Amino acid sequence: MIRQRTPVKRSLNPARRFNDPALEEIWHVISTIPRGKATTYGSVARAAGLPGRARQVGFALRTAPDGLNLPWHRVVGAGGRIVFPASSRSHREQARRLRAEGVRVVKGRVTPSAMTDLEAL
DNA sequence: GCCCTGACCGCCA
DNA sequence: ATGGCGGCCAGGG
Repeated sequence: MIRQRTPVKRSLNPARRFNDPALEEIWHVISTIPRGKATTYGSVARAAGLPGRARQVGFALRTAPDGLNLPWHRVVGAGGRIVFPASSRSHREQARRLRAEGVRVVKGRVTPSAMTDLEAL
């Protein structure tokens, strides 16, 4: 079959990603989120010394090298909300992974008791 | 440099 | 509960 030109955006040069201290820090913080818990993008940003830059956390997650095996599913939106569209593959996958570690997910939201503030660790 | 687009957030109608 | 909006900041065209 004919391979069409991919419409997918080219991501950042991997080599450069590894050299960005902010991204490294964000990835590190995410790696410390305990099993069975979930936290927010904003919390990760603060813990990484980047208050107010929740969006950058999203970017960091999106561009993270697979080899890091980050617990990406433990990062959710404010109020425990899974940010992916409810019908999406990613949404189901995230909910599945969370439940697999005992986190209750109701209507796309992580139960408050499972939420944790990284700064309190 | 300008403009649009986000795995965001919080406020407010 | 829900949608809109401004604020936020980094990438990419």
